[in-house]
Amino acid sequence: MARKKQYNEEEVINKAMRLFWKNGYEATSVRMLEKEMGINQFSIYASFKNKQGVFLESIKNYKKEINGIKEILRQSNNGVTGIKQYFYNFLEFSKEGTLRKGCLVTNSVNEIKDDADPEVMVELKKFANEIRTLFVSNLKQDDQRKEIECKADFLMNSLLGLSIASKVFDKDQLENIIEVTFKNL
Amino acid sequence: MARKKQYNEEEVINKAMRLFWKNGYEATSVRMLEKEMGINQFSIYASFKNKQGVFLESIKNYKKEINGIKEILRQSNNGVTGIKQYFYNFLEFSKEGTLRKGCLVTNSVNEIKDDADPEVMVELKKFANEIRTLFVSNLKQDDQRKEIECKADFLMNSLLGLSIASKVFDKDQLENIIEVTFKNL
DNA sequence: CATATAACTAAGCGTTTGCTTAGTTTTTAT
DNA sequence: ATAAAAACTAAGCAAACGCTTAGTTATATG
Repeated sequence: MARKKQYNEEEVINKAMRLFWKNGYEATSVRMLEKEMGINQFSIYASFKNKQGVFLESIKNYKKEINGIKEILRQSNNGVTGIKQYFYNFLEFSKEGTLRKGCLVTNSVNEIKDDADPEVMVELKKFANEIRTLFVSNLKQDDQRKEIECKADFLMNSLLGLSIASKVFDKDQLENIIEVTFKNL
Repeated sequence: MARKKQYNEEEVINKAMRLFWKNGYEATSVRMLEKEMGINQFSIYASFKNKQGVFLESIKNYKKEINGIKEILRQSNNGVTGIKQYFYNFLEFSKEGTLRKGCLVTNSVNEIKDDADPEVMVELKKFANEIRTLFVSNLKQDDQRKEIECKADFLMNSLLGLSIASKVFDKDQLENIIEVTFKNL
């Protein structure tokens, strides 16, 4: 009864996601999205309601992309070693050629203000919690004491730091950071 | 021969700095600066050339503010303990009431893109380096081995993480993070 | 007191922002 | 074939952006 969409929503969202990842939310304009996604503004708003909607779907898409290394962590049963591997995997994951873009979720948490779409905030916090839960679960493989929660917070902090550090420090420094982080854990 | 400025440049820059600290660079408009600084746009441009100029001076002003706790670190001679104290001091410093704003410099590094004013970039990197140097100097008080540089990078990473974590985690978690960070250092 | 000059006010410049709307094209069901 | 509906194009909306300019007010010096 009607015309077919001439684009695949997941495909164009993936392109939007990469743009948000590189530039942040505010610095990515709808005109830039239009160009990168290869569709007209009308189609953007028809498919995703507004810019926040594109961003929300971008975060969901990011989660799908990072799910690969997350799954490796989930299936690991070697405790802290598995977490350490996740750190290295994240560094690789966050690279685009020589450019390091950090973590889209972390970057967004850092940028977003109080007036942000609550749906976006929920999605961001949910992601951070999922990673933390995996940390706790892996830590339990080595250690039964209650300081596990502290260690999980410590590791989350290291990972947040790494997201920024990876934009500024060089490869050797980043590896040193990971090594020292896990030396006495 | 001419009229006197009716505002103190350092005073109005301090107000601008607090706005940038809270909102980030992009999300702070010149109209907002105008209102917060209490002076007309003309005066802003006359005194600081452009928005980047206001930002540059804001960073310098931030450095002056943080110099208090930086000086405590410089004058400490108790090695890692002094660094740990700096972490706690930073948390207190970055608080405005109940709101935690992170570190203006870290936030900016995270936000700024490649097209940023090089003068600003220089100022940001210089600050990070100064802190790192103090870390190295304090680490030497405990430890003469060459792994000091690794530890300094590790501590910088923890501090970067803390800048973001302080916006998301609660007080107990933040203290746990600091304690675990320094437990085996 | 007069004048030169810097500091002020307020209006507005051109551009970009997120988003909408009017009109056209394509597709499917009758 | 025709009509209905969704997907498209392109133009344009009001508001906000960084920044400038024309005109007025205040003040230190001759």
